[in-house]
Formats: sequence, C-alpha cells, structure tokens
Amino acid sequence: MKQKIQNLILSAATGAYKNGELPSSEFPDVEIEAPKIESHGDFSTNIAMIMASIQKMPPRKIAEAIIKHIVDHDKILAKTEIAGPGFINLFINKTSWHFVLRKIHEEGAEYGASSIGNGKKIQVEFVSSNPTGPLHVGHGRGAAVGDAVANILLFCGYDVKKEYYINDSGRQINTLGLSVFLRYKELLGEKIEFPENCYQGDYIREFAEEVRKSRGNKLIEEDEASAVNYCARYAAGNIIDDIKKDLKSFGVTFDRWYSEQSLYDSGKVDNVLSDLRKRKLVYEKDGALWFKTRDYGDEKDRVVVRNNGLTTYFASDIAYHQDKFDRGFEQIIDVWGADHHGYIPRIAASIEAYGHNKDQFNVILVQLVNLLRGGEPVAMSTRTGEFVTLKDVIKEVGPDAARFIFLTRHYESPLDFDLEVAKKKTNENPVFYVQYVHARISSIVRKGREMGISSVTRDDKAIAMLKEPEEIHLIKTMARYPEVVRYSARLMEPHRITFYLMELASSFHAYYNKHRVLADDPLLTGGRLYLVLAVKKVIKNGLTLLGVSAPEKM
RNA sequence: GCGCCUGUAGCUCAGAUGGAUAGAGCAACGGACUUCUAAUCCGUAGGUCGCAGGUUCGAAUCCUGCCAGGCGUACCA
Repeated sequence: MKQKIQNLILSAATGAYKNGELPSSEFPDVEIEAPKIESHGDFSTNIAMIMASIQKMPPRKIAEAIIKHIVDHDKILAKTEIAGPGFINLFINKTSWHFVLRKIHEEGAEYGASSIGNGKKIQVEFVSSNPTGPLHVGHGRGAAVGDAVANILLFCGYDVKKEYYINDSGRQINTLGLSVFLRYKELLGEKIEFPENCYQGDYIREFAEEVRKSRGNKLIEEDEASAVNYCARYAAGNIIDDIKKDLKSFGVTFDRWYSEQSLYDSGKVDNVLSDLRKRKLVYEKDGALWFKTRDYGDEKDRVVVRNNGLTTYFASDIAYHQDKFDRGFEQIIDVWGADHHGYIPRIAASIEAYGHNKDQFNVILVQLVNLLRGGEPVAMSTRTGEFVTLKDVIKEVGPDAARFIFLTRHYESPLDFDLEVAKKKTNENPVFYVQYVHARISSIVRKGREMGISSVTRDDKAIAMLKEPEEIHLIKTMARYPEVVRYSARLMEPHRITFYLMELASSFHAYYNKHRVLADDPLLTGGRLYLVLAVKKVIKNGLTLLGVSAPEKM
C-alpha cells in the first residue's frame, strides 16, 4: 500500500513538472509515513516541505501542484488534503484495505517475510557463558535476544547461523577444576581452607561427590595438576551438558558449539600470533607481547601474550573472530552482557587490522536483569553461589513468559524481571494478553464449527461486508506488520515485534468486545471469520519469531 | 579523569531515518459479563520529554555544555 502511494506521489510530481507547474525535476526520496493521528489521514508525505528550497516555492503551493496531478487509476484514494505547513494527507478508501487480508491468507506463515538480507551470510553468537556454572537469568535474556534476532534475520532473507562459544580453556577452567578437587579432598576427610576466588556454589560439591563415587580416593594419589585437570574436564563437560539442556527447554538451539580449546589444539592461535609478528602489528614491552590496537581506534594497546608466556583471552578471541570470517561469514553479530562493552574496541581493532570493515562486526550489548519477587529484589551473587538459575525461572514461570518478558524492552535498557508478575494472568503480564488473542480466535472457530461452519474460504462479497471502523483498523494494523519486521531486522531490535504484537492484540480485544464474529448474517460471519483468522496468522507469525508458542486453548 | 549506556506520566517502559495535538501498561477513579473465553473491554485523570543553549520552516529525536544514575577503564576472565 505504501509503495502504491509512493508511486502515485512521484508520478504526480513528475506530471506537475512536465506541465510547467514545478520548476525543477529534481525530486527528493519520497517519504510516506502513517500519521499518528487518524484525522491526518492514512498516509502523509512531507515531500512538499522538503522540496521547498529546491523548487523555490512555498510548500503549500508545491503540494497543490502535486495533488492536482495525482492519477488514481485504482481508485484507492478517498480524499487528499494539504495540512499544516505543507503536509499532503491521503485518505484511503475503506475497501481498498481488504486486499491485505487476501495477502495474509495467501502468504500465511510467510507473511512479513522478505529478501532484504539477500542471502548474506551472517553469524549470531550468543550466550557463550563460561562453563564454570549454571546459566542465570541474565544469560536467559541474552539467549532470548540472540535467538529472536537470528529468527528475524532468517525471516528477512539472511543466511543465518547461530553459535555458542565455549570458553573451555585458561585459568577459569583451571579454577573450576581446583574448586571441585578441593571439595573432593574435603569429602575424603581432609581439612581444607576453601579459597575465596574458587567457585562457591553447591553444584561444585555435587561434582566432587560424583568424582568420589567414580574414582574413589584414587585422585588424591595422582599429582595435583592432573587431578585438577581431571576435575576440570569432568565438571566443564557436565556443565556444558546442563547448559545445553537448559537452553533446549528454553527453546534455543545452536548450529554449532565452538570450543576455545580447539583454537589452541588446531594451532589457530599460534598462527594468528606469528602472523601478527610478521605483519608487525605487535611489539614486545616489559616482557609481554602487545597488539597495536591503538592504531585502529582503541584507547590503548592490548596484551596478547603475558610476560609469563601465557596468552590472554584476547589472543584466542582474535583467532576466533578471524575464524568466523574465514568460514565465510560476511557479517558477525556478538551478543554480550553490557559489562563487556569495554572489550568492543579491541575486537573491532583486530578485525580491522585483518582487513575487514568494522561495519561487518556488530555487538548487541544486553543490559542486566534485576530479578524481583513481588517487587522485592532477589539476592544474586555468583561469587557466593546464591543465585536463581535460568532453569529455576523457566520451571517457575514457563519458557513463554520468560522469553516474552525478556523481549519487552530494548536490549539496551535494564530489565526488572518480577517472578510474581511473570506468573500473573492479567494485563500486567503481556504474554498472556497476546497469546489470549490466538486462543480466543481458535475458540471462535471451534464454536463456528459447532454451528456448522466447517471451513472459511475467501469470498469477496463477504469481505466487502467488513466496514466497521474497528475492522478497518485491525486490517491497517496488520498491513504494517511486514514493515515492522523489516525495521526489527535492520536495527536488530526484536522488541519492536513484541510491542507490535501487543498493539495488534489490543486492537483485536477491542474489536471482539464490540462486535460478534459469529453474527446472524452468514455473509457477515464469513467475512469476519476471514478477518480474525488473518489476525490469528499474524499473531502466530510474530510469536514464532520471538520463540513463543501460540496456544489453541488457554 | 576518560569512555560507553541511561534519564519521557506516581511506577515500568515505547517512541528508526528530525514532522502536525509525545503514546501504552500498571497504580487511581467511574463503568461493561442471560450473548463467540471478563486472562477482556470502555471512559476519566495524569507531562517543563533531566537542565541550559544551539542548528531550522519544525527537536523527545541532531550538536555543545552541565546535572544525576549504571557500567567499564588489568600482563582478569
């Protein structure tokens, strides 16, 4: 529809120029927008105001000339007017909206899909939590955002792959192993002082118990390094398995789980380091090896090899991001916690140093989640091991409520997640509000079937019966859906779809309360069923992008 | 100190590329169930868009300076 209007305006402007009513043929991009206020029409354009300086004419005069030359072959316009400083407002014939319904029914689950991605190979890496403990709510938000972004990009014609990077190397893992080993020794009766920087959670004791069961007291006889290593591998392996399970029950799957250790094993980190040396992008100082990230916009240079000979995480991250490009991805998106934002410039620097464009690298910084219960903060501390896991949250409120709530905010905005609200079945909790639309429509269809309406097919006469303001409003709202999806993809902002769904749900509930779908007139009933089934499709379509289910019954 | 993010109704938040009278939900108040699920709807009330300048036909949106909050500023991960 928007496209049609755009063409209409452009050819009108051209017509006005040919007729000598506009001095210049230089036209800016025609921007058509839907005004917020209904009395300003279905669409409006500011073209006359933008052209004013080019044409050297007052905006309202330009608007006049354009309107005069609009040729409306399909008779979609009911009215045009010039308003304010020079807006052209266009009012669409009510019945001209009806084609949207046919489009939705024809395209079904594909309604709103597009090819703006052009098959571009794009990778979304998210969660990537260290395998040193269970996932908590913050990871859940990252998972919901990353997964939804991937879904939306896929829907818009990108070739998307989802990846989880496992930090299964380095000191953190060693600390994990040490933590388990110490608890294990404790179980065998040794008195030990448990260090503060070790992992405190109860899950560590459970691993120690399992190790004791399978290995008895044999581990204590080995040398400590290999015993710790054994514990580390054992614990990390189990934690990863749990993380996979938790994410699966959250509806999140990955195309690939990429191991950091494998970057070392395959020599990719060494290759990067020798390559950096060869290209003189690194230098030695104070016994350490520094990457000249400053040359690429970072505020200071960064260490890749410490003076004790060990590589930093940055070193493997360079290799990892390099490997992403080597695998053919043209665009890479990392979903990180907001506390990592200081890390962006150095990764961006390394990417640029390797000849890629900084634009090919995006970071979605997800702000933290405050967990509440009935308005009271829930104590969260990873250090002491007192935290509510993602698993607990899913168990308590269900995956749908959790995912939806995670996506009700711009990711850059901190989010309060109240467990009590997430369980509420009122308007305070938008998940049910949206899902309820789907269930309600399903219920209407069931009821209709009882009354003998076995199927709903397209019937133009029935569709022509749809003239109520609430009906036209619903159709207009649905007509906007494809555009919402495209913005959501372009800006990588899934919350736009969440808000759209709440708006569509609101339009539907208002309509439902005012008009009966199963009316006395069979023709009208047919038209209205056709309408609400379109709503049902759009709701399901959007919920699917967010990874939320659309129930037939509630 | 420097850098990033945030500041919009009592509360929680939307407001892409600058547009006309800044919008939802909650809370408050008043209404609507013999009818397709009241997990719903309708109405009332609520605003110096942190502050001050600037840019222009036009600013919540762009620029500058300040104020407040969060985070980051490791040879940590």
